[in-house]
Amino acid sequence: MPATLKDIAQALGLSLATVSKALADSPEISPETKEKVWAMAQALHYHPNLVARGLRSRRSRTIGVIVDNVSSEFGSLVVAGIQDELLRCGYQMLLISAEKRPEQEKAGLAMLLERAVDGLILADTWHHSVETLPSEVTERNVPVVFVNRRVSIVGVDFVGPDDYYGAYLATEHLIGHGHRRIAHIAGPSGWQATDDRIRGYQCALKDYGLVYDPDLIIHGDWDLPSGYAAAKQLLSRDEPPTAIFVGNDVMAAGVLDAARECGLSLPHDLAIVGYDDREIACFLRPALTTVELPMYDMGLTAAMLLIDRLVRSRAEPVAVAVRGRLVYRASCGSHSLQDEGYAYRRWQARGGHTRSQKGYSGPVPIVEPSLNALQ
Amino acid sequence: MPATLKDIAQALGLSLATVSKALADSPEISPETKEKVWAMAQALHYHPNLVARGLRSRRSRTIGVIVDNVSSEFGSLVVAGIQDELLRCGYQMLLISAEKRPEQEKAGLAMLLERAVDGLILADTWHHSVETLPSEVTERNVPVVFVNRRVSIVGVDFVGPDDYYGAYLATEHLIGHGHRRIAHIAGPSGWQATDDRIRGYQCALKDYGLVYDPDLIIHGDWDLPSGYAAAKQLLSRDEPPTAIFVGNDVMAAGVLDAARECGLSLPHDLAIVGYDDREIACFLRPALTTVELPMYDMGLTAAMLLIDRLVRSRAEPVAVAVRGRLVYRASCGSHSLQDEGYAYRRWQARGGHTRSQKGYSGPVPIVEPSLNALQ
DNA sequence: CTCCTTCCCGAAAACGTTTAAGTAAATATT
DNA sequence: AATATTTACTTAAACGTTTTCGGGAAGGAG
Repeated sequence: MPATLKDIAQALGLSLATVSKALADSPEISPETKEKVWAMAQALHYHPNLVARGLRSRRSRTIGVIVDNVSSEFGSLVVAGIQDELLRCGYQMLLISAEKRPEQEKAGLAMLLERAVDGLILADTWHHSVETLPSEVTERNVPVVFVNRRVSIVGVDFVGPDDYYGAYLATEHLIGHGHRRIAHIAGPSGWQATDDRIRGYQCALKDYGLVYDPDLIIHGDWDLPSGYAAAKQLLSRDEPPTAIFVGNDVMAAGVLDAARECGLSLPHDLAIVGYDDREIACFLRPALTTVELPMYDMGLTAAMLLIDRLVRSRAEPVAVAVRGRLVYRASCGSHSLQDEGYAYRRWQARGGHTRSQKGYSGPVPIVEPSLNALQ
Repeated sequence: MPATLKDIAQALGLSLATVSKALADSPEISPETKEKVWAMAQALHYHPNLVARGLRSRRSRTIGVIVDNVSSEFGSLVVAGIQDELLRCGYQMLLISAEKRPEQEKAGLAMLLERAVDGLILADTWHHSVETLPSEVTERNVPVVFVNRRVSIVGVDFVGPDDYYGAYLATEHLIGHGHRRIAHIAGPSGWQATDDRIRGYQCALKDYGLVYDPDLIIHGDWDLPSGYAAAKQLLSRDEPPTAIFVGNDVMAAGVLDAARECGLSLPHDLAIVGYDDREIACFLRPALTTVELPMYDMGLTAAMLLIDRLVRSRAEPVAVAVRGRLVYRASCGSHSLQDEGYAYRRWQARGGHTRSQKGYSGPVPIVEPSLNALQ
């Protein structure tokens, strides 16, 4: 049985309240008494019981996190970002992986509330009801931050990627390499990411005076075979593109398969830029130039927003778009090929995925963050 | 403010104790009263305050998990396995990612204990003191399970992979394809995994009557360039191997680079088996036949062992070795190449990584689990 | 009619903490 | 010198449960 306040109080002949206040460094306790209490706490290896403290103070300093899938590259990175920021601020994380099951999502939410979490981060989830939060969470008024899934619930914060910006970067990069006929293999329609990336692509074309040919956009389903099929179709045309901006890295892998099958030499005959900066991008040959989807930073930002609400009790909701950078590898031709085998080592050296604390400095309400920044 | 037991009691004119016992379905409450209490609890949206319950009952039904790195493929899979089993048993998970920082590991452990976790799972971590657990955890006697990092602490459970078995599987598979000269690119010496995989490789050679040539083992450092260099060396010999069992998938990617550079046609000129079944194995060309490192199952098993201790208060420690299976892809030649682009889709279809509840049925003390099973 | 069970239920303590309110002595103010 | 304020501490209530103990009522046995 670990030491409690009572043990310290008895050992020193003081009252419980005095010890409690001394440990909290309250001004109404004399310096000498504080010293004695601190010394005794040290001697008895006292550690506060956060359960009891949470019961009394009604603040548990734990945050509930529901993520769609911890074991995915995206989910785990969001979690890593959240945890780093929470730990820095003395909070801890109760984690639930919903595994795309709405009922587990709902049950998990209830369990987190029963554990009296101070706040909630819902990452890439919340499939069952987009319109409303359960009454339990609203009436307890625990703050909520949504990550990567825009919802139309009033009063909650949102953190998402700036896909518009990222797609602009990718397309601009291809244009800068002299390409004039650039195709885009997009995600399935109906996705925010698909739309934003198409818009960024179109905007870059326009800004550099290239004509936008709707036939150069083909929709895939984010999966490898769809990228393969789309590339096959593009490359079999009379006037095939010289470059393809692919909506994600997995489809880009399919594009590489198709290009290889067509006997094309990459990146000379065809330049490719992916999206996401998945780990696989370093292992494809040629290694894939791609736009980073800043999942770690998004998690970090979500935690910052939540703690901002908790400690500064900010009221007005904000929406933040986090930007990823373009990661240069061999699939665009700008890099020398000789050291591309070392791409993974470099990827790891910079901490695997980004660990920089960029993209967010204080909560600023942004409605359409990418537009004003780009134009 | 959410409803409490007192609210229910007042609404029904009952005492607090009666309501508490009714909700716990205690036999000393009449069925009629129980019905009324349950109905009222439903009506008032009552949810128990687990913080208060934890304070009183001294059991929080939360498990502390410290993992080396959540954002790695391994770490996130362990976490997923742990969370699935914990959730099934009504437990929740406080997660800390130590990021290879011993001080964060130590601080995190202290924080978890302050939160009165019922048990601890230490996955791939515990770098600072292998010999002893801190006195706080022993004197509170919270059970501990170590995952993937064997420690010489008495009385704690251990879950690890059966690398000996996996390496045997891989080598046996190459032998079955007719290869007689099989090299092994091992991990750095000093690793348990390196030794076990070498021993499995040697054992398979012996069982099938092949001579073991020490020159055919080259040590790498788990990283891509080291696999590349090792393969270059092996392939430049007078009598190069016709197959290589590579100690992990990342080095195997380097082997593929080297083979491509030597103008070899895979898998005809050189067959390759990797280890880990990382996601990248599906994206390499040819897609990599590899042995699964069952991280998800290891996490699942760790949680099972912990809960077994908690609810059945098992005393004697056990060590469990979990086996992964051999995943057949193209790099060994047994598969038709035409559909290898769909490997990722199949990989996802079976749930990404393994989600089967295999490898463990009740805690059985195993000292050297692979030996007796294989022989 | 009394005694003893059995069945339900209530009173109260306990878990470890925080905090509002109270108190006695010391010091400052008029 | 009387009063007001400050200082440093204590008492006690509260947070929402669980659980031990006790007690009243009903019913059966003697």
